[in-house]
Amino acid sequence: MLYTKQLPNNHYSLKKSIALIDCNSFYASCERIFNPKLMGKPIVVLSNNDGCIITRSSEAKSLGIKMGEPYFKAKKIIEKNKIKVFSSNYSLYGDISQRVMETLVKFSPEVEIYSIDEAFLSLNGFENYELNTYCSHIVEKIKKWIGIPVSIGVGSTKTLSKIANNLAKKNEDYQGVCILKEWLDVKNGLARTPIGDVWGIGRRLSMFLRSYKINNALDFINTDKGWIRKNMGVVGEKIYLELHGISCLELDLMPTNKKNCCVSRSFGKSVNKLIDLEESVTNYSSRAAQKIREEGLVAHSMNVFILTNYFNRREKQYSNSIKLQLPYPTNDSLQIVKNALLGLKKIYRKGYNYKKAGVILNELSKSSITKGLLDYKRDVSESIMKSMDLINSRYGNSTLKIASEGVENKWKIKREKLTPSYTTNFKDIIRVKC
DNA sequence: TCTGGGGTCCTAGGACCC
DNA sequence: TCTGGGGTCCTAGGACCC
Repeated sequence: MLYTKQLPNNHYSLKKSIALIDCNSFYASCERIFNPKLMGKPIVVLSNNDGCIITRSSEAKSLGIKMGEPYFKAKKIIEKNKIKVFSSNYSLYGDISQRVMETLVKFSPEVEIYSIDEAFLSLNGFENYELNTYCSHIVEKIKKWIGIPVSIGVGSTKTLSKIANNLAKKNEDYQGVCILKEWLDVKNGLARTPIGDVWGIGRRLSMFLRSYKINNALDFINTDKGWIRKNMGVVGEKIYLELHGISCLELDLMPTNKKNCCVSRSFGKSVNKLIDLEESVTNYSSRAAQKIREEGLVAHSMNVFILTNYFNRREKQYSNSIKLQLPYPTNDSLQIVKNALLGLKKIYRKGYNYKKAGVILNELSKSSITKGLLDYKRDVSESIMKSMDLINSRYGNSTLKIASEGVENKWKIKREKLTPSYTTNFKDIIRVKC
């Protein structure tokens, strides 16, 4: 047994209060808002191509549906238990997410939007007994105003608030709010948290730690810090300190610019012709260009990649990617598509069935307006892109697209169980009503 | 038959320089 | 002929997250 010197409890700083608000089974809850009959019923939401299960309502969880399981493998249990199945509808979820985040700002000026369904809030200045009341109030209001159930965990560091949130979710006694601020509560909470549930400790690290009999978060903080540093690097050390109440991860209130932007998809069915790959790569790269334009960024370089279906052992496999330096930093769809297609031609090999392709825009930076004499062309491209974005936002995406995207699109993803985008797409609503 | 997508951070190792 | 070692930068790949 390796071991172990415990840090003195008194350096556990209980002063700060960080709350983690996490929407319960977010995608499933979004589907329920517009179909109240689904309340209390088991639901799952599928990934692109209706491939894997990426959200389960609590009812579906208790029926034994696993996270990330391929849909076709779970089909039997799903049919047997009449579980409702939905294709993912990101425009709906994105819109609901925005409403939740806008609401959270009313409760604290310091909000870090961490993901589509999670946010950290700074709740400093509250006495411990007030925290519970205030958090319950937030839970109630989000449910009432938006229709989304949330859980809240509070701790003095981000990692502890994650632990608290997990406990709030798993144990109904908490009624959605768990505060871990007293050292005794923290210790209890850590003892009840399996090591693999600690934020930052994934499959590999938890296997490694369990092999040393470090089975829960309390075992972890009672382990020698030097050993953790040696075996888990700075990442492990940060987790260790955070669990001791020493903050290493500050609230990120000013979101920094993205460093890269990736658009990639698996195809509905595999394709082997260059022309089909060209269509999909055109589509993905113009979407990526559009995404960075929305954020006022330009890319300096990009990657294109293609791969065959590695699950299919009987077919020969091939994958490759290529890095392309763009002639100048740009977010112009035409430029980016042109380079992507050049790259694709170089890595394409005949005779394979391709399952997925993608592009990554790299070295993103703010598009600065430094114009010289040679920039006339860039001005023109900028105004074309502006018009294109305007038309597409007004009349729906892909109203205007680049010719090499094609129209037939054999590779298009499968979404057979899609609900309408109630909040964002007017055309869909009309279609439903008719 | 059917197995997601978009990110971040860290590290090891290679290339290169002096 | 003998054939060093430290620093920096870059990249690919691993691990993790939601």
